[in-house]
Amino acid sequence: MNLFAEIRAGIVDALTHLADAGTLPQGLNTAAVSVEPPRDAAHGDMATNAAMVLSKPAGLAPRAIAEALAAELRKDPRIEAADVAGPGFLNLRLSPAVWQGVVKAALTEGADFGRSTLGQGASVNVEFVSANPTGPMHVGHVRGAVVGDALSRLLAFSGWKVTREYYINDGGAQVNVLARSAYERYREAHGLEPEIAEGLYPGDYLVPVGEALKAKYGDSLLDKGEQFWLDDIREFATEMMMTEIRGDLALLGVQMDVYSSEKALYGTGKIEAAIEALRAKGLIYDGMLEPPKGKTLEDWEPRQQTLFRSTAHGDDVDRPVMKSDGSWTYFAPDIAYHYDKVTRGFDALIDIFGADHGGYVKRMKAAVAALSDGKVPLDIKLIQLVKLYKGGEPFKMSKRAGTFVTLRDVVEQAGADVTRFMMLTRKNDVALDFDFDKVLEQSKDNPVFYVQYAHARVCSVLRRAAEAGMVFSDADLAGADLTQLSHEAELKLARQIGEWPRLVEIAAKTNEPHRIAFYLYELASDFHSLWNRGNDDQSLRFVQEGNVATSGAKIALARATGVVIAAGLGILGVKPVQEMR
RNA sequence: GCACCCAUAGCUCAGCUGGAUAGAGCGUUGCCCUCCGAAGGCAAAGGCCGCACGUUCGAAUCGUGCUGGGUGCACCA
Repeated sequence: MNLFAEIRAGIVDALTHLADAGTLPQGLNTAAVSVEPPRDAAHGDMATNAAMVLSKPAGLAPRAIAEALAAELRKDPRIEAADVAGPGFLNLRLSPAVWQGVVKAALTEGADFGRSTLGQGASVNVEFVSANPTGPMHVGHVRGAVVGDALSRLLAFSGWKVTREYYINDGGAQVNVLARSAYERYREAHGLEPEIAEGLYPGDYLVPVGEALKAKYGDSLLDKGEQFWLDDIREFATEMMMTEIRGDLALLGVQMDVYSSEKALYGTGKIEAAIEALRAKGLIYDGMLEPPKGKTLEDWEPRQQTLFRSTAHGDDVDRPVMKSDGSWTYFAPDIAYHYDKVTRGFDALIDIFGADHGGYVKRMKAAVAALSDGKVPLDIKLIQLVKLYKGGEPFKMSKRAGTFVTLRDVVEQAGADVTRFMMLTRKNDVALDFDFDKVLEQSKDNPVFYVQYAHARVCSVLRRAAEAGMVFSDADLAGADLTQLSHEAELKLARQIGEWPRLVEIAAKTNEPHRIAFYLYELASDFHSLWNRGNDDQSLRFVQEGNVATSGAKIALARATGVVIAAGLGILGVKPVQEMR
């Protein structure tokens, strides 16, 4: 249930009544009417702009509409007060019974509270991580993995049918480099000095690959030319790297539904088919590109290439799909891959890319727009860098030595839950600082701790009640006499709970899971605030010794908070804790 | 030179896809708590929302043009 949507429906009804009564003209378009929490809580619980947006089409002064609407709305038992303010705002104060109903709804719906049908069962494909299969995942991949996974959970919670997908870049030159690097480690496994030439991957994560190659091939590949082993070793090493990557993802709690291979597109005619599909639309031609201006290219020479007319769909220049030697550019299999996603019938596509792929967005969107005739929207989220710190100091890593901070390092030091939450405390297109010491700090300025602490306190309330001889199930609490929740501080928390379904919808509409993390911090803050007031005012404590009825109502509020925190953390992929340790 | 992203309190950042007097945490200042439901609490100060036009009843939010920072810019993936 989304309270805001329900009240909005009531307002639209009231407007219809006014039109029937002749106060308003018939057939007004109410699409622009919104119901939102006012910025200042003193104005009431909800505010609507109905009078202002309808003023012009109705040909009436906003305040006149607002007055009439207010009178109509006061007949609604849910609405305790309706006041016109400012240029024509209509401020609504809802009856406590409404907020008490929110608490009850949270308890009866449990983990499903806030679940919406926004997606209407449409299918969406979320492609994320897609790290090159040339080594273990490092910090740079963590944020994309977490955002992609949380977004997937958010959309699933909002009524979408979600497929999580990983695109394996196993078709390009970098996997040949991987093969050559692995070959040196294979020689090393035989006691030979590895020759890690410039441009090869120096990381010692390939040592086990060399060992495994020795176990499989013995010494049969030693002193053989590349043509004898390149394909086999590439296959073998890529497979091992993907196994490693899957393990890394599992550490973070990320589970993919589909792994798609770039290599598998070659030789199947899929790339050709995708390009032909574009050609049929007149979007493929042979031509030459202008050199980029303002950037001096020493070795620029005009080349005849096969180009995709991406400018027809909003790109700045047309893009090559084929090199001058007749082989495909990276873009070509990528087009084929997205074509594949479109033909698999997804209603929407989402790509999570690193920020360094910013220049790639327009051409990819152009390709999908062209291939789907504009029917399948593609949203691309660029994930900005994570800067590592330790105790306030930048955390250095040496690329030269081939040592870098891996995903495994991060998860082992900070834990998967903390890592996930922290990665969602910024919107995706802003850089994020991650301090290994700070994220483990137990204080208010650590949002993970603060939210978990609130959940633990809720659990503690239930434990204490049990010690006092009061054992409540969620059903008991939902059936409690919630009219006892009448104190302003309690209703404030209930209001925040009531915002949860709306917040979920906004986050899902904008594909922004970080909003969940911010909401949880606010909810935790309101809960802690109420808890603290119990220090001064005994009547605000959740457990009222010897008074089962009152305790039941107050504990219902606490438990409802816990339900929402657990649901929110669930979307972030974080496990709520029962107690702090 | 072009494209994309960012610019909000001293610092780190939210800000509901156009709403009212722009919020939070940290820091600062003052008060409270010192076997308590306090790994703290309450409150205050602190803002030309980078700049300038424009659209609108109404702009931090949308548009245009600037300024400053980041990223990417022909056969690299």
